Amino acid sequence: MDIAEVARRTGVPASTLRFYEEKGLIASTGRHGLRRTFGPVVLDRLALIALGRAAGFTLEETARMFAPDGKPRVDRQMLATKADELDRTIRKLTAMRDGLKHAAVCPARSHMECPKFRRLLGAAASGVIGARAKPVAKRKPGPERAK
Amino acid sequence: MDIAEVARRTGVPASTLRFYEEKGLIASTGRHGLRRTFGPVVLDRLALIALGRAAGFTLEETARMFAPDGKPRVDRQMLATKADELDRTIRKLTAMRDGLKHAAVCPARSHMECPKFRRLLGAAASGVIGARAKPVAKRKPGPERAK
DNA sequence: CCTTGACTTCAAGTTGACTTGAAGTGGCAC
DNA sequence: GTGCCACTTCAAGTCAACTTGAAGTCAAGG
Repeated sequence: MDIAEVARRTGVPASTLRFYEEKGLIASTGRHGLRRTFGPVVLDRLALIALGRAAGFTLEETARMFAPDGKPRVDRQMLATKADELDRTIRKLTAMRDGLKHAAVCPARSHMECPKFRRLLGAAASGVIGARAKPVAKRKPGPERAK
Repeated sequence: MDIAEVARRTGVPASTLRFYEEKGLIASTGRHGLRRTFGPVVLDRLALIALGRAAGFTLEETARMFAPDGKPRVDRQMLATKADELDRTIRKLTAMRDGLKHAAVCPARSHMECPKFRRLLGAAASGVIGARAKPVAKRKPGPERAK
């Protein structure tokens, strides 16, 4: 597969693929002339990266979490730690979601008068979540998975 | 309250408060000499901003959650939409967490050979691709809430 | 009155994750 | 064989959300 093919199959722009390669997150199998060639393995790898991204890990972290070179030599302790971390995030987001859901149908005249909403506010304010939860996510609705 | 007091009570750095004011997210009640003074209202407002951030709204979006007069005017439809969004994120994170948990104890020679792990990967690949979920979130464990 | 230091402004820097642009190369359909 | 254009590199730009630094102001305590 050349870079365009990978882009087509995954929806990840070629520029991003080059960027990822530069960063060591993916590896091309070789070159055909100047052009990179990729094996099917890269698709798995990109799925893994997508997963890490979705979980809020930086590319750095993701790279460290899933094999340095492509071989799955993963620190199981780290995985467990990350899982716990994720678990806490999930609980926060769940509380958040429930609060939002309630607020969306709350009968109070203004959200500020709703005890539930105020409780949510308190939770948000009390450092519970210094965590962002999904900033940009602007990718044109490309082909996206055609594997 | 001066800016330091607000910072102390909310854990939001003074630089951030100035930044927020510049962006129109908060307003000072006046000045004492050069120094800004804030009313207690700003604390609610900052809680709301924290909420917005936690829910994954951009500052731009969060700013829009306030009516022009400064009264919070939260769009219930938007809340519902965000709640759904959050819900999808939660499901992904849950899959991720379960995958990590499993991977941490998986007996397969490599994670890639583990069917469970591969299933996780599949989930990640389908749709997750364009979604960020928690980029930086580095706030030193300051005083944080002393209201 | 004078020093102190917390405040002020404004510009520039930072970080992560990319994207964009200019300039060059070479595989392949014709 | 040759022209096209998808690919290449590399540097620079972008974006959000702040932070940092330099230089200046001024309320208050001694």
